[in-house]
Amino acid sequence: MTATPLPLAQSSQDAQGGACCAPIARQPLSEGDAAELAVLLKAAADPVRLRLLSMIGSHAGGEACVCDLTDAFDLTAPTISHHLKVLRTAGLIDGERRGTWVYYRIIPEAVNKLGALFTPLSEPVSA
Amino acid sequence: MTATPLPLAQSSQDAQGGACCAPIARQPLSEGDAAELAVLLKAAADPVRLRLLSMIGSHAGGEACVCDLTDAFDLTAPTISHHLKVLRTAGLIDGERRGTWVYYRIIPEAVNKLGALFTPLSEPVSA
DNA sequence: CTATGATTTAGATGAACATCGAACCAATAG
DNA sequence: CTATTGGTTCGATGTTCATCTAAATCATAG
Repeated sequence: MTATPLPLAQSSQDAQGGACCAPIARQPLSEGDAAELAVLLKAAADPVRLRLLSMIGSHAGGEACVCDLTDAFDLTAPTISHHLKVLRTAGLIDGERRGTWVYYRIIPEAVNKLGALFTPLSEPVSA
Repeated sequence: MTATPLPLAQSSQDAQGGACCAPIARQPLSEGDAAELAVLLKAAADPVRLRLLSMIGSHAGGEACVCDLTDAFDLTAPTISHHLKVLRTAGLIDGERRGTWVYYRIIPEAVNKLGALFTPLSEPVSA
């Protein structure tokens, strides 16, 4: 970050819950949007976190207890907890303690942002 | 990589050009699929590379010359070249030299894999 | 041959990251 | 209150990464 003094860089038609930006092949991403999306992607770009994400998202009721997640990996509990925190900090999941256990669920809006980003244009700009 | 000797881990219904896996909330990702997708995501999870990707994909004709890309960043040529190589190695873009200049274009199949991964289920599993 | 566009290599540096063990907090069960 | 079990936080460690400078390489055009 060399303190680039760009004046505009409006964050597309973001409404804090919708798709942040146009599909990647529609128009160049602004510097700000790219930074914002990179945070989301960096959180998802790990094999363990990807599996955690899909285990949580595909679990019955849309949520999963940490106790269900830990056993599927050859990692210590602190490491799993760390990965969950990365996902939570990025805004991809949300956690809630209910009694003894902590349950996590996916935040669909965040996943939608990524889905919309990589959605190909239906019309391939001729050729 | 501690040489995990997993025996099965079949790569879903991948056909080397289609969507690798089911959406993230449909079923748990296999260890192999997660690793494969993490490579793709890690390549995309950088502000500079995201912008490169969208600049290439949204450029007229579906391809962009490196000379068009370099000026948009405050980075040296080797650094841009490095980022392009990361994207190319991951299979997200493909480059071709025509005369003096090198042109890059997006590989749609790779982008589609990510799009399909983050596509939400149409039916939100009740609630 | 020379100049331009682009990639590569090598080395260096500072930041970010994945992982672990140990300590710590929260809630339930005796 | 005192275990015990479930999770998180806290350092520490070794690795990966982005970026630069500098130089070398390669391809093409003139």
